[in-house]
Amino acid sequence: MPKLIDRDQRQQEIAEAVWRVIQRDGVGAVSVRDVAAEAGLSTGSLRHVFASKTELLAYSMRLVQERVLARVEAHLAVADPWERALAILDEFLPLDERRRSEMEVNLALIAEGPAHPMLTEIGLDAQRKLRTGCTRILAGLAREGLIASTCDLDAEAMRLHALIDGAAMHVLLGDTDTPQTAQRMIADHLRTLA
Amino acid sequence: MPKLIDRDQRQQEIAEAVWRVIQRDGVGAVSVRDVAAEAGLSTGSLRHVFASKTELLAYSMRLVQERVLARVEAHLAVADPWERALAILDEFLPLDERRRSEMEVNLALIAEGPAHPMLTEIGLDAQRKLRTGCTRILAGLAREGLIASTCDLDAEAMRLHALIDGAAMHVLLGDTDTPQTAQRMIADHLRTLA
DNA sequence: GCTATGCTAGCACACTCGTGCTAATATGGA
DNA sequence: TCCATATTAGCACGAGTGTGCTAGCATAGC
Repeated sequence: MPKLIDRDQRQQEIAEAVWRVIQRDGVGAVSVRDVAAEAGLSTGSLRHVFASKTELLAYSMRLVQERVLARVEAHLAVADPWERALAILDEFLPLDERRRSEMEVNLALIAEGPAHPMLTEIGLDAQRKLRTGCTRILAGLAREGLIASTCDLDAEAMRLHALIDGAAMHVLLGDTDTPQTAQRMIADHLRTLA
Repeated sequence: MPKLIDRDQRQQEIAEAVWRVIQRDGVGAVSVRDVAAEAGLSTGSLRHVFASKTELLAYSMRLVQERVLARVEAHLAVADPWERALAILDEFLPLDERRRSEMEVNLALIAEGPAHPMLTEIGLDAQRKLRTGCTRILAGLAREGLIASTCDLDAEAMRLHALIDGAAMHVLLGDTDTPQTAQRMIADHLRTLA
């Protein structure tokens, strides 16, 4: 047998090259050639791992979500329910460079949906997961008596979900909101549910 | 003098062709050739009106915002303050096909920002206007005593703004929320400020 | 050492892109 | 009527696209 590469690691390296290209030049500038060059490979080698551009983009988008999910699961160990809730929600705000780039990539790839329908599917999956995540967070807080148990959990999850994504988008795009004000807004919002 | 066209009308017709292409094939598929064909023109004629693709996209984005702004201003005549507030906010939710397509176009063009920096500028301008709009709406309601006058207007405007854009995005992308549930959520949110 | 094979490099093809440019057309004013 | 010119049509160019394909390389197992 000839040389064997670590396929998973290679895929992740290429996906990270995709992220860099998206951040630097925008998703419209992502080409197989550029991504290969960014990853230090030839297009032939890249295509040995990702047969098509759609596969490449789909994997890149899924990897973002996997990384976020891993960090969220790490926060499940936080003891204090209130701190735990805020720590999890913070993973969906662009509070540092890593989270910011993850969100830029995610938004850019969602916008590319019409050209690669699989991306829409992946984005939708993430959207549904975040919604049920919001529901669970609120249910947990209600169980601990930290928010009013009378409120409509589904409606409040929808509101929290819209608030998170809207705030994240405004921080990404604009100059009016900062990561800190968004973070404070989310915390204040939860407090109003008490 | 030879034949004179109505430049404004021609520009609007072309911009509407851009919208249709974006809706049908995504913003990545927008090419000068396709837009010209969609508008029933040759590329030469189109370039007589829009010298570059950037100009074409910028005008198309601005026209969306102008149309929305015109409808918002029409709602200023609504007598009842509460009804007026809801009517204005409804213009930023994809409640019908027209508003839905306007928002799809707006979101798609924002995502194209890195390739055409002017689009980012235009999107930012709209974002700032909507923010001050939210502030004014809340100030108006507070003046009428319809919401608590104790609340921090700027913070509440930020929250309302995030809520609107987040809800709109979720309706556009997903299958979990409908235009109606988003509309109800916004109204319920305002009621909690009372 | 030899060979089978996973891997790499990169050319080729058919296409599309934005834009510069020219020639033809048609019409309002003199 | 005739001309100046706004408008139209569309070709041409160079660049860039995704993907198919082949030839070579380097190495693990025998």
